[in-house]
Amino acid sequence: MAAGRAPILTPRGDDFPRWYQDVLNKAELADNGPVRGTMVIRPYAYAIWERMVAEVDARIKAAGAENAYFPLFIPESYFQREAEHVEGFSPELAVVTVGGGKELEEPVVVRPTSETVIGEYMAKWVQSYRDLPLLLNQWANVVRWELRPRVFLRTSEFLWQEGHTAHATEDDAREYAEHILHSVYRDFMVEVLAIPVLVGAKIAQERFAGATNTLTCEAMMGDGKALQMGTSHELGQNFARAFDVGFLDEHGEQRICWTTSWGVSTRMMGGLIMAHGDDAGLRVPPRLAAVQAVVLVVRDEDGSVTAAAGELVDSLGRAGVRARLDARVETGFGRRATEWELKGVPLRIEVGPRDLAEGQVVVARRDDGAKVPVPVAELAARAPGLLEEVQAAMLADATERRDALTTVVDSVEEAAEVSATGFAVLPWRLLDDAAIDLLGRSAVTVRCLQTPDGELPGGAPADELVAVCARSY
RNA sequence: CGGGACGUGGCGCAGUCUGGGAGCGCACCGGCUUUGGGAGCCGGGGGUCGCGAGUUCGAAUCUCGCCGUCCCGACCA
Repeated sequence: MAAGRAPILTPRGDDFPRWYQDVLNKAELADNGPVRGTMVIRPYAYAIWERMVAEVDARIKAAGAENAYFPLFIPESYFQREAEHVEGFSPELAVVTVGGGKELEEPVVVRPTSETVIGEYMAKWVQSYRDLPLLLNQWANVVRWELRPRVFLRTSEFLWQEGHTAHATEDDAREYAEHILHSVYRDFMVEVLAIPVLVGAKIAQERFAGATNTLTCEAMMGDGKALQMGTSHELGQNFARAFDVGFLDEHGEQRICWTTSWGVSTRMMGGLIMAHGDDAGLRVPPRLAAVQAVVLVVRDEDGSVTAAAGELVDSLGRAGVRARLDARVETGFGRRATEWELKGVPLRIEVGPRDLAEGQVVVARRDDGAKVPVPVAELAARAPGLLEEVQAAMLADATERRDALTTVVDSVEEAAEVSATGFAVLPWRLLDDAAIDLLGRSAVTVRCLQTPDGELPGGAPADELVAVCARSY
C-alpha cells in the first residue's frame, strides 16, 4: 500500500535542508513568523522546549545560580562602553528610536544579550568580597537581526537562558565557566538530549564579542555538519571594568571583578531535529520527550478497547511515564501511527481487540522501529526500563555516527576534504592564518580546540592541542 | 549583503515560453462503506495567481520595481 506513494518527507539523503523544513511542517513544530527571521513555535515543539528549560534550569540551580529578570530595552550608550562588544553586536542590533509617537532622546536597543545591563546592576549590588560570587541567570527572549535566518537555528528573535556571574578571582571565574559547560550543558546534552557533544575552546576569531575565552559544546548533525549547541564565556575583567563592577577584598583593597556569561537557546531544538531525525521524522529521546508513550487505540467496536487503553495510560502515569491516549478511531490506524512517528514519540503502544483478547499490547519503538508484544499486566512495569533502553540506544547511535564521520588528519588539505562530510581533527599548530583562510574557502571553520583526549585545553601547551574542523550551521 | 532558484486555496505542484476558462494531488467539510501502517466511493467549501505600477480590448502569463522563501558564499546561540 505504501509502495508507489510519495514519501511523507523529502529523504534526508536527497536534500537535507528540505527534509528539515518538511519535519518542521509535518511534525507541527514551527512556522515562519510574519516578520522575516521570526518564528512561531507550535505547541508540540514548545512542550519539548519546556522540557529543555526544566532540565537545564534544574542544573543551573544546582550550580548555585539564581533566576532574575532584566529589561528587554537597553540604553544604546551601554553598548558603547565595551569596545569589542559594540563592534561585534552593532550589525545585528534592533534599535528603537520612537516611543509613544515621539523620537527618543536616546535610542534603546532590543537586547541581543544582557552583559551590559546586568553589568550595570552588578556594579550596584557588589560592594564586598562577601557579595561574591554573584551567580545570576535569566530566561528571556533576545533579538539579533539575522541576514540569513533558519527556523530554530538562526532566527532574529529566539528564546534562551543567559547566565551572568561575577567572581573575586580569575581562577574562580574560569572554574565556574567550565563547571557550567560540563555540569549543566554537556550533562544535559549527553544525558537528556542523547547528543554526544564535543567540548572545547573557540579560537580567538570565533570568540564571543568581549570575551577572553569562549568554551563551546559542539554537536554533529545528521549530515555531518557541526552545530554550536551552547557556549560559556570567560569575560575577564572587560565588562567589569566597563561597568565598574568592583569590590573591597578582605584586606580592604579595592579590586575589579572577573565575570562570566553562558547560554543555550531554542537553537537546541534545531540540533535535536537534525541530530536524531530520520526519514520518518523527528525522534525525541525519552528523557526529553513531553510525550514518552502514546497509547494508540487501533480500533474499537464498543468502547471496551478505549476503556482498557485509558487504564493503561493511567497505569503508565503512575509508573512515572508521560503517556497520552490516542483514541481517535475515526481516523485510520496507519495515519495516526505515521503522525506519532513524525512527532518522534519514543514508544507507541498499540491496543486493539485482538491484543486484548490475548492479554497483550504491541509496543513499537520509534528509535529502531522494533515491535514487540508485551502482556498488559507487565506494561507499566516494563515501560520505564524500555524508555531507558531507547535513550541509551539513541545516544549510542549518535555517538557511532559521529565517530564514523570524524577523521584524524595531519594536513590542512585533508582537513578541508574530510570536512565536506564530517569532522576533521588535526594538530592546531598546522593552522596558521593562511590555513584558516584556505579552510574558509571550503566553508570549513575551526569548531573548537581540545586536548588530544577531548578535554578543554586548559593550561595544556598549545602545540599539543588539536583543532576540530567542520562545516557548520 | 553578493550569486542562483522559486513565489498559483493549508501543503505540494501544473498552467507562464506562444495573453482570452484558475486547475490537479493531498489536506478540509458532509454521507455511506471501512479500520492491525498514510482508507475507498459519492457530494461539497475554500484562491487578491507574493505586492505595486505599466503594456494591452483583455495579464497567473509580457515589462519594471519591491517583498518573501530556499540554496551557495561573508557573520552568530
